[in-house]
Amino acid sequence: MMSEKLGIVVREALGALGIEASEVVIERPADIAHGDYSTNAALAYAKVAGVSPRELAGKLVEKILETPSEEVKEIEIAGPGFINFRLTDEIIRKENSKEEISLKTSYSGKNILVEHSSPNLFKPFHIGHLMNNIVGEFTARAMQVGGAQVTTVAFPSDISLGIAKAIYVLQKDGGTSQQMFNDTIASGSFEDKTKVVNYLGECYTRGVTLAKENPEFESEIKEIAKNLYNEIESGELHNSVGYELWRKVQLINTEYFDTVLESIGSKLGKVIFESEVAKNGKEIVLENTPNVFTQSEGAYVYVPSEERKDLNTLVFVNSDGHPTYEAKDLGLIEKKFREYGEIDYSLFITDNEQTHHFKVVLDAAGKISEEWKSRADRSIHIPHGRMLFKGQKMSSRLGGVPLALDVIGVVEEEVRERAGEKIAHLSDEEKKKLEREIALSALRIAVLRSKPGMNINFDPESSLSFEGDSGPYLLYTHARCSSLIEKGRKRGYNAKFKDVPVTLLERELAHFEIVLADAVENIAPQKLVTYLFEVAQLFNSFYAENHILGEDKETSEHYLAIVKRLKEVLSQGLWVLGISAPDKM
RNA sequence: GCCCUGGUAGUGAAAUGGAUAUCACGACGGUCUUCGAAACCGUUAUUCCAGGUUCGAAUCCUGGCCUGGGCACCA
Repeated sequence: MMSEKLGIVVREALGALGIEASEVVIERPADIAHGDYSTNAALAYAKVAGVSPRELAGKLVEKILETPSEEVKEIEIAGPGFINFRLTDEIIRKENSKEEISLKTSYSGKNILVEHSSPNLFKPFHIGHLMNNIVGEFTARAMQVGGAQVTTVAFPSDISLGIAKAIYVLQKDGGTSQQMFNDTIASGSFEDKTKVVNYLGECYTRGVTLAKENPEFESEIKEIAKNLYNEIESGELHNSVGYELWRKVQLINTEYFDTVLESIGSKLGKVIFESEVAKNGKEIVLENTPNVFTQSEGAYVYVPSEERKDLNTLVFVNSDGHPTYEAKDLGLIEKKFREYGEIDYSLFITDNEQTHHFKVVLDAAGKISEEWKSRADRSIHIPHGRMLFKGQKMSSRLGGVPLALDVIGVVEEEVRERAGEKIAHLSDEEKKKLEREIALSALRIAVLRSKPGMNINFDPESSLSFEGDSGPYLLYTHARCSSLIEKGRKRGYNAKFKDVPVTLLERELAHFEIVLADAVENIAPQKLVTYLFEVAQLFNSFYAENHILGEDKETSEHYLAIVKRLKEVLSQGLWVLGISAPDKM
């Protein structure tokens, strides 16, 4: 990559002046008008050199110019002592003619596990899951374009005291639920499954309330939990009513979950159920007591060291002898590194309220052994924030915890209102597909334009998500490009860069790879999103002022080459963000 | 109380310690007989407070104030 070459050039120039530079920063200038790349080396090393930054910059430029370069057209000293490089037009055009992107990142050639979108088998897919999926899908795709071998994993919650409470309610409801489940399994329709899962969510809430208000049910609920753990862990099925219900729920919800994911343009490779790692997690804890874990009040806990003020004691195995979430996560780590080959990194995306939990779990894991220390070091938690709603329509339509598909539905309604006659000619099926794509682009961009981990405010009514910095804006620009290329083709124009001075837009477009690499390396979707807005805006201004398809074939073909490049940058960039870009909208 | 986040125009956000702190929404005023007006052009207003480190601070350090989250048998 160009930035690396320049880095070497600058370091050598510093060396020639007797300055040993460990690291030289080559960056994109804040303003592209300053040049294609710049370095602050003169500012950074002025003190060592004992001269003013501008003076050092002058000397550096002199040194650099001693070796002629085919790639650099101009070198300028600017501001307090920045050195700006402007590349030759040929290099820019060459960069913009690239068909394939190949990024060099620290993930290249690595084997990476990305866990995200994990459902709870007794809860419908809600807004938190959607948020998780948006960040998770980006992370997985980023690793993939970054050159990694990626395996995506879901880790559904299917066993816990909370679930035992829900099963308790299911049992109380008796025959109706049994009948409902059987009918659903027989029919296989998504509508039926959705009904069941919504009902399960209700049972979960009811169970939690019931247990809270009626402590006398506690022993019965604990009995269910105990049986479930026993039956699932031992593999010896006693065919209790609870287990039978549980099996059916697992079947129905797993299929429901796959369909929901597919409908939001996502997919997961593997599934590891919580129940699969419970037993193992517990054993790990017991085997490492008392060297890592300690017994306290009938439970097995981890007490972090005094220096770690940010951590505190958590229960890993409770006094009933059941592994908590903490122990199950140990089991999960073990399973991931044992069964998924040579894992270089294991990334997992969750709500940011779990940040503390994972810190403690990883700290504990690191204490078990050398091998575990290495596993903990390669396990990286990526937290995401919450999605908050502002508009009235949202709050009235979506009470309590909003379901993902309901949220998308509300956004689709807004899309329909805005699209109006533009999509009237499409078939109902095409309309539905397009509305979904546009709605998802709005949601995904609304989330990914901010740093992961931040809460985001989403307001489909105030047009915040449809105009300006929005998903539909990028889709619109992409569709505009597609339309131009198609029209150009009909006229017999071929996209081809001509030997004319390159514009700022072309210079920006040439930076796609370096921006993408940066966004991938740092798992920073907002950097990519910001860049896509920049190039789209530059193009839309250009479009308003220039006629792309004019009488002059040479000019039109050159403009079309720019359009083609922009279309590729947009569609590739959007893909990484989990968004598909239609040719028409 | 302790710990972890975050505090940037009226609103939502961006900015490896760097150049005049970007972008959008909103508001106001313009642009469709011409390639897609979900677009474009113009006007508008800001780094929580007090110190410190640095050639240079929204960014790092210290102390306040405020938001959100977490703090042993839930996940």
